[in-house]
Amino acid sequence: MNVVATPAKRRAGRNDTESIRKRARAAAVRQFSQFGFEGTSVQAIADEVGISKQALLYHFSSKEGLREAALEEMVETWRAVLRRFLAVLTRPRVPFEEAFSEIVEFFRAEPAYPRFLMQVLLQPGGAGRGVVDNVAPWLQMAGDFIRRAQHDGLVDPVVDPEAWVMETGILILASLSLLGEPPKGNVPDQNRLLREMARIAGSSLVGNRKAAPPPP
Amino acid sequence: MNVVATPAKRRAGRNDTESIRKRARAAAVRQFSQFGFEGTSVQAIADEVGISKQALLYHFSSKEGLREAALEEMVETWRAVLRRFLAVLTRPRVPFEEAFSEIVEFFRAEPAYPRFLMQVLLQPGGAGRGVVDNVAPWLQMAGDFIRRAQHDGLVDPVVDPEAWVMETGILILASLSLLGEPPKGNVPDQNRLLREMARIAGSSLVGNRKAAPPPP
DNA sequence: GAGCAGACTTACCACCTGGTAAGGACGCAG
DNA sequence: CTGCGTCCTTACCAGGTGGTAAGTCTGCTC
Repeated sequence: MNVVATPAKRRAGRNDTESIRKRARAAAVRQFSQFGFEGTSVQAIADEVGISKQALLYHFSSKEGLREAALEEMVETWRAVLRRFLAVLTRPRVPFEEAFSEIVEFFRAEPAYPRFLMQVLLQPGGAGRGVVDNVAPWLQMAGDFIRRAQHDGLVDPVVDPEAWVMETGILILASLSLLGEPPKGNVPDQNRLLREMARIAGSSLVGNRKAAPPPP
Repeated sequence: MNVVATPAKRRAGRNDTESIRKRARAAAVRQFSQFGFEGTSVQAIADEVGISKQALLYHFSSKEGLREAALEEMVETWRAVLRRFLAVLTRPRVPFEEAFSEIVEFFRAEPAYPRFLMQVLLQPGGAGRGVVDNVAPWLQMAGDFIRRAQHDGLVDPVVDPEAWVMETGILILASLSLLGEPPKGNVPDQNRLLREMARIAGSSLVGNRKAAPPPP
C-alpha cells in the first residue's frame, strides 16, 4: 500500500517556497519588532523578502496570518531554549550565572525577538494572551524548581518563586528589548547593564551569602 | 459616529480651549499607549475627546505634534515625581521600600504612562531619545547617591550604581507596563508581583541583611 | 454698529492600506 | 497532447489615513 503522494517530490524541483516562507517570517519579526504591527505594511515585508506584496499574501493569507506565523516561529525557538535552560538547571551544582546566561544569550543573539515579544505583550487583550498561555507551564516548573531549592536551603525562603520567575523574565525581556542599540551619552554600556542585571537576579535569589568576588 | 455639533451650542471660550487641549493630551496618551502611535488615528483621539478631527488638528498642528504634547505631559508629571522621590531619599534613614514605592505608585496611578513610555522607547532612534536625555541627569544623581551609600557601608560594594539604577528603572517600567491588566490563569496577581519586584530591587542593593533577623 | 481674531466646520484631497478577482507561466502526470 | 495544481502577476478596489483650503460662526474691542 503506497502513500498517496510524496510531498518530497513537490518540494524538490521548485523554487524553494519553504525558503520564502522562512525568510518572510524572519522579515516579519524584524519589521514588527521595529515598527510595531500597525506600523508595518505588508508591502514593506514583501520588499525585504524581495517578492511582490501579492506573492506574500499568497503564502500568508492575511497580515494577521503573517503575525501568527512570526509569533509561532519565535515561540518555537523559545521553547527549545527553555528546554536547554531547564536541562542546564537540573544538572547538579550548576552555577546560577551559567544557567542564567543561557537565556540571555538567546535573546541577545536575535535582538528582534525580545522587542517583538514586548510589542506583542504590550497590546492589551490580543495576541499576547497566546504567548502567555504558552509560557505558563514553564513558569510553573521554574517556580517548583525554586521552591525545591528553598527547601534545600539553597535559596532564600523570602523569595516568592512564581513572582520571582515572572519578574526576572520581565527584567530580561525588557532589558534586551531596550538595549538593542548602542548606548548614548554617559549611559552605561550594554555589558555593564547585563552584568548588573544578572547580579540583581542572582543576589535577589540567594542573598549575599558569598563575599564580593575579587576579580577585576 | 461623530454627532454634528449643534450650532446653537456654546462656542468654546478661552477656558474651554485649555480644557480641550488637556483632555486631548490625556486621550492621546491613553490611545498611543494602548494601540501604539501608528495604530492610533487622529480621528479616534478626536472621538474620545468629543470633537471633530479637524478641530483637534486645529489645536495640534499634526499627529506628530499630538505625540510630542503627550510625551511632554508625561515627562512633566514624571519630573515632579522624581523630585519627590529624591526628596524622600535624601531624608535621613529613610527605609528603602518607602522611597521605592513612591515611584511605583506614580506609574500605578496612571497605567497608561508606563505603557506609553515603553512604546516610545521601543521605537528605535525616534522620539525615545528625547526622553532618555531628559532622564539622564537624574540617572547620574541617583548613581552618585548610591555610590555615597556604598562609601558609607549601607550598600553592597558589588553594586554597579548607574547600571543598577537603569536596570531597576527598566524593571519597574516593564512590570507596570505589562501588569496593567488583571492576571489570567495561575499567574501571580499584581500585588504579589510588585512586592517581589520591590524585594528584588532592595535585596540586590543591600544583600539579605534584613532577612537575617529571624534565626534558623 | 464695524472690524477682527480665534475656534470651528464643510469640503476636499492624494495617498496608502489590506485584500480580492482573474488569469498566466510552469512543471508534471495521464 | 491535455488537464491540473502550484506559484505568482496584473489589475483593481473600497475604505481609511493625515492633512489642507476656505469659509462660517462667535464674542470681544473699538
